[in-house]
Amino acid sequence: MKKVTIKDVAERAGVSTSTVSRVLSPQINNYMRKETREKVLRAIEELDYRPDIRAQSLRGMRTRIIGLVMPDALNPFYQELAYVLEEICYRERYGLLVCSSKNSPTRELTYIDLLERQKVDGIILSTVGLNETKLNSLTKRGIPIVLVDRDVPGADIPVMFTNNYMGGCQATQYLIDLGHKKIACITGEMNTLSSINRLKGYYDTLQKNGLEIDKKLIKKGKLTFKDGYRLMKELLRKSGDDFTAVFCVNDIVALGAMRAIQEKGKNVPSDYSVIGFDNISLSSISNPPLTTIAQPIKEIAQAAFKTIKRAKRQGSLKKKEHKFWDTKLIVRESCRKIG
Amino acid sequence: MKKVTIKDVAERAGVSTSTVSRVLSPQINNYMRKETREKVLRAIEELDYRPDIRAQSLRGMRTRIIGLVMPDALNPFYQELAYVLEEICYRERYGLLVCSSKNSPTRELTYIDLLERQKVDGIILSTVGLNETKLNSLTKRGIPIVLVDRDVPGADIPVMFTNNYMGGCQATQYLIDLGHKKIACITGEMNTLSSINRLKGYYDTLQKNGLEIDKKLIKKGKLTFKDGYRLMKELLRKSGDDFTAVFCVNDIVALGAMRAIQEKGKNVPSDYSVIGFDNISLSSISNPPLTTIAQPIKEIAQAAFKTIKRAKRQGSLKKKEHKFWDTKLIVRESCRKIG
DNA sequence: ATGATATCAGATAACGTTTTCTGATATTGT
DNA sequence: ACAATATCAGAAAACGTTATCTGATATCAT
Repeated sequence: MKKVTIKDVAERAGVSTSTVSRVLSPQINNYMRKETREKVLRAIEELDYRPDIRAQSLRGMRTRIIGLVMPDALNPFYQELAYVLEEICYRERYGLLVCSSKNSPTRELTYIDLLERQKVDGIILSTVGLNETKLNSLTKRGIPIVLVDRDVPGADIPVMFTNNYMGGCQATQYLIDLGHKKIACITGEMNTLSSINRLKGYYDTLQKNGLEIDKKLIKKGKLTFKDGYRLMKELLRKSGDDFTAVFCVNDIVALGAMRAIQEKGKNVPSDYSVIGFDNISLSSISNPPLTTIAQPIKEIAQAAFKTIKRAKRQGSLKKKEHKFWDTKLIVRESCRKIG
Repeated sequence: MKKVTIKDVAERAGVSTSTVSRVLSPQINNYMRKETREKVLRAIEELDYRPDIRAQSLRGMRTRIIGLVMPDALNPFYQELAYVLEEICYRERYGLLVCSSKNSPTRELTYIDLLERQKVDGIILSTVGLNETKLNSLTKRGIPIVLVDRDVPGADIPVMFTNNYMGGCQATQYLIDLGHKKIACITGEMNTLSSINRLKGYYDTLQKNGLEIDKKLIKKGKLTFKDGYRLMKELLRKSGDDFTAVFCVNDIVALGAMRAIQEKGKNVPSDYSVIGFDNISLSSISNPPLTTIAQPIKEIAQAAFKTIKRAKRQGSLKKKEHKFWDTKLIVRESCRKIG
């Protein structure tokens, strides 16, 4: 009924609260009679006592909470990021506070403010609206922040993310190796470095292979199923048989594109090859299963978590810890050899 | 660099910490000279002070965190539950700690333990392994728990969930109204009340309409895309033309079933009508868009949140607060009229 | 002018922990 | 036998807040 505190335990065991506390953190000071320890443990057991993490953290320890701030909780890629992160947190008995900024900078800031006031042990952030100045002033305030997925050049903050350029190259090269000469591309507005770099990989790889870049084959829109569908339809209408493959800058867009192709009565992959990016779980159950570029989500999440823990231990975080992670081609059934 | 506390503000404003605290919670005691308040506000502004929620909550207030414990973070239904809940929390400046038990009772308990120790203001739980005894002993410990989606009869805890029986009836009746006489059903193992009640709705509605129940047309498996696919294949193999419609007990299963039908070279809805349950966002972009039964996720989330807030305010929660919410038929393109 | 009341704001005690300081025993070395 | 050291455990301060208690002024009614 009533909360049981360390005092109750102390009383029951006939010792002071200090002693109980010592039993709870044996790694610090182990000068203790076996007898005493057992008395205390018995009392803890009997009362079913669990230390209050708030109170513990107030006296200088960690809150065992980390915050994840992401642009869009409905985007499968971030859902999977949240999922693997939660798994990591669970293993270490941390809680994960998930916050989606919904692509709103204001909302992002509000959330970061909340996380700060909650004194979370760290924030894993895929930012939509923060520039280097803001970010730097945030880190000064003491809470470790790690950037994932989206880079902010010039910020004095660890960043861990996918080598998007490499992924763009891989996808394009794969299509070229299959014999495709005319390769379209559906990409996002050029407001994130991810999109920019994936597109750059596409450009450079075409050029490296002596293929010309046809601006008409490049469509830009939002990174949604709807826009993938819409833009693919445009491509099909305008440039009809002019291309044989599409590189979609993410999987949902690719799924939308496939739908458009199929609605036209055409087939994937016999008429058009489609390749995506992200390897979201949906892509393995699509029809046909989508060939795509996998991001190393687990590795990124792991690294981010570790960085935060280390920063918390050491009281400060290494500013310049930029980590790139290799992408990986996942071959399924949405691309085929031609020519 | 250093954390700024209420002391710093007090010092800067030339007042005591009590006064600063009073400025922060004006609703409690507003005896204060305008001049003083402004001095304090200025100091707060200048130092960019934000109260530590841990410390606040320690002195008897709320932590402004609520926990969500769900069976499966990869299931779109729970993803959407988490999503709407996060939105509600955001508006009220709460944080949401998301925990997926992964259908493991042990993991569920570990998470609940963590949430308790974090002294969250409440737990919203879709339980996988707790019986009434366990649940009742948990509530005794002081943290408000609200059950959603899955009922545990006999537990002294508020429960808010969907009228699954009604949904099962709606879906079946809709198919019957379209002229279908032989209606198959793909459902889960009978280990959750949701599945049981949806199936019961199916049974009763068939009977009410004078249609016979054919056990061979009822398939049970896991509630996954894969199993929907597998079970539909079985149905198609064994009972070929014996049925014209399928009621799938959730949307992912329905998507799997549609895939199986299409792979057989058959068409949805001309050859087979398919209806799902949940109205996950995926169902609107499937091919064809899936007709389904919508659960009132928003209403459930709202009600759960409110119940927790009220319980926190009043210091205890009304035990017997069972709320059913009506389902709603969402007509899309996966069912057609016959006969 | 005097007492009663309203208005303001500081001192202090909590909240539940950990940690430092300190003192009391027990063990060891000479 | 005595000092030096190792082992144990309590008292008290601290973490950052809020709330209660209290005292000081200012305002009002008589």
